[in-house]
Amino acid sequence: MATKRAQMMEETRAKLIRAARKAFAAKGYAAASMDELTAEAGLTRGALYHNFGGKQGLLQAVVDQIDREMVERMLAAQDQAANRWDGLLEEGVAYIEMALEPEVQRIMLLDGPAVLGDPSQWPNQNACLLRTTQTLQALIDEGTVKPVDAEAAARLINGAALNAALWIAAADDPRAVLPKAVEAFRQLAAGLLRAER
Amino acid sequence: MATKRAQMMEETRAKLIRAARKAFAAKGYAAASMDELTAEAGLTRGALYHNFGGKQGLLQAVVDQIDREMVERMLAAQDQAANRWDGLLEEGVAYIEMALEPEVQRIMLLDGPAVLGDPSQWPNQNACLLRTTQTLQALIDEGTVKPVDAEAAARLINGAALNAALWIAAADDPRAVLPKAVEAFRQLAAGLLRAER
DNA sequence: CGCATTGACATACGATGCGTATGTGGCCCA
DNA sequence: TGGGCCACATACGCATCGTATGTCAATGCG
Repeated sequence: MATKRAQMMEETRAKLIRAARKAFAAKGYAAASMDELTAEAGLTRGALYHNFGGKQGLLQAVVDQIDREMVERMLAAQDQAANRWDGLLEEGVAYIEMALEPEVQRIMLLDGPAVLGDPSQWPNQNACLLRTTQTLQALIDEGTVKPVDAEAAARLINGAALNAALWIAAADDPRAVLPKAVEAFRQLAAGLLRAER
Repeated sequence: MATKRAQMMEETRAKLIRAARKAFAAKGYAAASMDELTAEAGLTRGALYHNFGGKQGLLQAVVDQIDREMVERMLAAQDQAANRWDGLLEEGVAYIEMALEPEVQRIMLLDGPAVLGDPSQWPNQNACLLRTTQTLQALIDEGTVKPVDAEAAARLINGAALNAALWIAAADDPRAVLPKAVEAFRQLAAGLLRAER
């Protein structure tokens, strides 16, 4: 079994990450105070610097955690699609829907890139994007999709979905624009298909 | 003629904006010191707070200025295209190329949204995006493009181009991936066309 | 089983940087 | 030409981050 100290350590990290997700999502990275954040978790800044090295390190940990959750949900969305192409579309739609959550939007789409730099450079290697790339490559191999560069296409698809989500989230009536965005997304993605269907 | 004081005022604003563009692009918004910034312009923070209200106000002014320049270049790109559809593509390509400049990338794509919020909410009303929407609407009206929501499509297109640019800029060899991104962009955009060409 | 050591976290300190309140010198108009 | 006003400089307080130091409990060894 894991030693008692290691258990406490993990619990501490979890508490900090939990508080950080809430604070970063609510106030944004810059405006979030480390003192308040750690106090909320029943700790002090000492624990923070010991476990994560600093404010950026904590953000990094939060980003990694959310990224893992996003991949999980994208996998689930893809699994319940009839074929691989629909799976790709469902991935995109799932991505759009996830980006509606303030936590994802603020942390992953706004502050994350601004503080940590381009997502593709993140240590976690942007698992989310990697998944889309792999799916696309498979579609190209099986002849469903035109022979374009898989990574390039994946990035464009992701970018399109991302902006769709940002748009929806900022709209007066998100529920109203969501179908419009999804429809436009499907049309756009169809451009990658090899032949008319 | 404009009074002398007004002239000096404009000159001061211009000097501050110039210094801000350099500092924000080089260090990022958060790391840019207002003291250094204003000193670089031969002024102090007093001038800053008088003219722009604060750090955010200065960023806003910088963003507006760059946004105007981007629209100008997109117009130029569109004008030298054979038809309206190619004009749209050229706009996209121009957008991608502009996003390769560190200034645009850092200020407009990373720090801008993070600090000022979603671009579509900016006072300047995101002239850049507005242009694409208008072009798309015209293409829909003339029957070239499928009858999708113009704004939705414009946002997706822009988002795709944006991410393409971010990818290119972060790549080890930007010159090598640029053509791949442009090609994928063209393929993707083709999904909006009404019929096969 | 008890003590020295390690390490997780708290506390204390210094530095930096933003925003605001107050001061001042030069331009405009009577 | 002199007083008011305005653009900008100076001075201050406050918040926050990072680091250096302290402390107490868990661990492992004799």
